[in-house]
Amino acid sequence: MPPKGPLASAVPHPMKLATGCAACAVRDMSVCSALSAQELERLEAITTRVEMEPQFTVFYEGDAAKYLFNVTSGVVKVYKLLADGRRQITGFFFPGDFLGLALYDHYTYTAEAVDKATLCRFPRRQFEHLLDEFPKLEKRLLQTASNELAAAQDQMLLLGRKTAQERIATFLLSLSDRATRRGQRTNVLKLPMSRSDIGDYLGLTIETVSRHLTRLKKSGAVDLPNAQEIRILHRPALLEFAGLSEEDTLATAAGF
Amino acid sequence: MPPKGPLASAVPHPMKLATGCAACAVRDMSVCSALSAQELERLEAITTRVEMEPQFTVFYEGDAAKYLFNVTSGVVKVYKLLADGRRQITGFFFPGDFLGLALYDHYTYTAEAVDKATLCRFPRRQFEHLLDEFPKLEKRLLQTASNELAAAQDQMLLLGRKTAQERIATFLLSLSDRATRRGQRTNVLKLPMSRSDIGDYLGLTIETVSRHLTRLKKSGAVDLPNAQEIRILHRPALLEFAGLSEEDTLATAAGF
DNA sequence: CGATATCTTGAGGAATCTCAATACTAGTGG
DNA sequence: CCACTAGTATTGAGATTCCTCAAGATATCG
Repeated sequence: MPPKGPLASAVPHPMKLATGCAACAVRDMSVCSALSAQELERLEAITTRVEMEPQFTVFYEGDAAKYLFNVTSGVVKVYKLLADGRRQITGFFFPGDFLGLALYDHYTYTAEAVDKATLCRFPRRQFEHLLDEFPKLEKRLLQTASNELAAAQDQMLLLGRKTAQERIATFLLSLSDRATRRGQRTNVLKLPMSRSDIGDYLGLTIETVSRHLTRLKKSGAVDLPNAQEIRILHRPALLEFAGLSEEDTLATAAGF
Repeated sequence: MPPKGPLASAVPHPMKLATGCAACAVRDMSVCSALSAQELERLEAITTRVEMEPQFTVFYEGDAAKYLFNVTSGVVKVYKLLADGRRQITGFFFPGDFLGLALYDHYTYTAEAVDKATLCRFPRRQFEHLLDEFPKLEKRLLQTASNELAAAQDQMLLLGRKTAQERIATFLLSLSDRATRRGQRTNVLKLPMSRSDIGDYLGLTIETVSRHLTRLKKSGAVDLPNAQEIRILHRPALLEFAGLSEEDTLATAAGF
């Protein structure tokens, strides 16, 4: 739960884009999909690819927001801290996800790599100029903000009104759905984040997370071959634990 | 906590705009401020003013999102329900606030008037055409979405990691700050919403809300002349209960 | 002024948290 | 190759906060 701040440089190992946007695997899922090949070159011209080691900080809450990012590989977590160290993770960002909303002069949260991650880094000023130039990009960003807002509202419902068991089942299902959307297999989940991360995302302690995962395992709904892997054995049961119906998750998966 | 759905027509008492946008009291605080007088006429042409009685529903989660709104008077609450009736209020919308984000084909939450409220109603399709036509308006909407997103993240921190006492003190301070931003006196707060609404916003029961309000009163930080009015007697004490410093609230008040 | 809603207060219970011990995993060096 | 260490996860026991259920007080409205 405490910050345990890795004293990382905010943006380590910057290097010029090796492989171009045209060959980008997550292009279709990212804001970049709003641009034509020609327009994309303009974006590429202001892009730096950065690699982050696990637990390195991308930026700190309160820092001047000089850059915006797109995650291309790995997972990034985003959190806010209270003065005494209590932490709330407000989101996990997967390949294709845009990182840097809300658009303010200073970051309103800290972003940290969960595992080894790669990001496309855009200077904010120049990115905003491109927004003026390419209305399609701005529209796409508004859509992205809409998606994040809807996800935030779902998370408020979870944090304010769901039981621990429901929160954990909901979390696993949402990971599964996001994997599906990225075209990955949906029943074998990799959990790159620690129990502590999961707890801080769901508003629970690590012990409660662990206990309820064990319960899910004992019920037969999932299997836990190791701490970082979850196999969904019986999705209907998991939906039941989450207090959801299949339509609920399909709705979320579609994004509206 | 249960829906207790008032079987109201979704949009009662529509009537053509009586007084124009030019004379609108909340214009400067709303998305409309992005438009010139001339442009504003275009918006006005697609606007209908609607009046809502207390507890009437503006729209339901799942409904086709035909309209977007701007609150011009009163307060509107927005919530999501679980299958068994548990409710999470994700926001209160005050005069000047834009209602209808995130932009989807169907509303992702229900909106309901807390007290007598007036709204400007825009047909969504036509409003989106104006977004294309007036990039300034779209930019302003992105800014609005950013503000909502940042507020949502603050609320996740509150719901996931703050104690009941901190939640309630934080809530009162945020009401106070919003009143300040609307140019109202900041120490005498009108609470148009019920204890049940407050509980469902803060992830608590009405009893817990009541008990902790009483505690705040006994501590001398606030006075409660009646259930719908709060006087902040000692702001530093209230900040202490909220676990915040003055900078925290100023930052929120400024919006970044 | 009575009827109904809402709010407050009280007592007991339940879910989650805290603190502590044990188990597991991965990496290190002998 | 195997102990050793450090970090992480699991399991257990007890404490605490908040919730549930119930009664009483207050406010609202016809």
